[in-house]
Amino acid sequence: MADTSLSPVRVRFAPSPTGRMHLGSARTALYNYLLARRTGGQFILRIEDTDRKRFVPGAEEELIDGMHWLGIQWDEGPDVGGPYGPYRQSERKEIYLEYAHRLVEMGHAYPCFCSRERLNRLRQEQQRQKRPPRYDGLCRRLDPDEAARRVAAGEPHVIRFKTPKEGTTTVHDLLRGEIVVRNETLDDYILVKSDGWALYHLAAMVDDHLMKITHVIRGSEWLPTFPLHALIIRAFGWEEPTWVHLSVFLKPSGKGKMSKRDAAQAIKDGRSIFVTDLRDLGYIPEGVLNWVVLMGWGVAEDDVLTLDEMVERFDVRHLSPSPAAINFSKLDHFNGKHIRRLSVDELATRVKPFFERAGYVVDDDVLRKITPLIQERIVTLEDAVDMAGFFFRDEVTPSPEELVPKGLDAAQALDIARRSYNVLASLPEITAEAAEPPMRALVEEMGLKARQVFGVLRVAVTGQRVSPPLFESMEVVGREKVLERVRNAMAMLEKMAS
RNA sequence: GCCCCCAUCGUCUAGCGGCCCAGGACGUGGCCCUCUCAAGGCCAAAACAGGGGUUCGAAUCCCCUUGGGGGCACCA
Repeated sequence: MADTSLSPVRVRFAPSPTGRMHLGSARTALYNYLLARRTGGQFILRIEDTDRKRFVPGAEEELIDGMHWLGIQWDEGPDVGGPYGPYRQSERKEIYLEYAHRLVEMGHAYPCFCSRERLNRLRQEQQRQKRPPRYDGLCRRLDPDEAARRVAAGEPHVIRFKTPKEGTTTVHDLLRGEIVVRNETLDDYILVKSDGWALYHLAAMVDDHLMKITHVIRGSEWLPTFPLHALIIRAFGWEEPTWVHLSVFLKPSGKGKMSKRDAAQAIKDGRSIFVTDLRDLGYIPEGVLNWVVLMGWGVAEDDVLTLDEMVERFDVRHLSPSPAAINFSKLDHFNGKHIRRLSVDELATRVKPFFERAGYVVDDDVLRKITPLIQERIVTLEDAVDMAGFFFRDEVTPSPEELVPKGLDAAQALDIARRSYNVLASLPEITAEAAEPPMRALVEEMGLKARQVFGVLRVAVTGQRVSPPLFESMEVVGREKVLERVRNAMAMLEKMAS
């Protein structure tokens, strides 16, 4: 196969604003974006909102927020415009109608006057007989002139595609090769509803043609109607785009695709499949992108990638057609990797809102100092709050039990605290460099383990058993507060020891 | 029920007829480093669903079985 990957493509991401933006959408958008960038083509955002009944307020905003946050930029779209607009299907109703009529004139479509009641009855009967539910073609057999008269008279109707009844239709998917279906298995799908709005099957094909889309990368839920789409395009005599049908995401267990309930369960577990949730949870776009891009695309080695590196290495032909189970622990891994790749300043500015959201007043100077301390020990930005929130508190409240290291008693802990206090108080300034050597000497002198002595201090100064490195932490906290906190700990230990 | 798609370690995947008694990553276990927690380094266990073909040779091509997934709306 010739390497067509470098000729510029025009691709689109065409979500319908009917719900929240989830991983599947993010990945579809990303793959489209990568192909566009890879080939120097254009990436178009098109909103498919022809079904006003399913309109969800705020869905489009969330989608755009999510895309912006991920850093997936589009060249043409409802907000930025472009030469092939409008990019919102609700603004293109007349266009679809015109093309639908053209299909009717060409004999590839016909008006259907059947009521929903009749259709429901038909379907029920077919299901009862365990036959595939399909339109029986009653109106297809109508005389075209009579049908036109009834339409002109204002009789309610839909427009159906006149699917060939014999032979087969062969379509080609880049990842799956040829797909051949018998035409008898296809239905006379509705193209335009009785309210005059086009359905996806017509609207998307018309838009893709008008917007000069060369490659359609979409979810595999479109596979069953893929032949229909090709038939529609062929009926118009248009050139078909290259089709790429992606796999679906399965729930973490690998058993079945993500359902609403699974999505809710993930949120309970502190995870989510929704991109704005991931953002609020403290995941960073680099991590999410890296995670998502690898679910359905394999890189042999060096799989920690930036968006630019993805563009460099992306090849549509190597996408995987098989379903992929969502694996959240891998998200943690990539997020941590990318957090560690951030510059200290960058990480500081990203982590700041999380401290503020937790109610802390953030001193930028302190923030700048603690960032390198937490960088390699947080998986999400939110983790920083638990790990380093104490830096922004005036007081720290260790639990008495935690003040006593395993294997020692309160009296011994008190002894450690007192002697540590003397060492630290003797220093004019508590820096990591100045404090560590004498403290190590104390450990030696007392014949204890470093972990025991430092453990008491850690809990006293940070209020936590787990913290950033002790001496660096004390340096940031500052001499006065360190001494004060050790004194407090001593008081607590005195009570316990007596 | 009918139609369509998919099938390599638990998971995501590399592999596109010989380089593979199958490579990487996550996770898991062990070791090292170590003031906690991490990070990092090293090591280990772990897969070609089954059966037929084609071929000198198959994880790679074909068929069947099994398993999984998707779809069957005046939703997208």
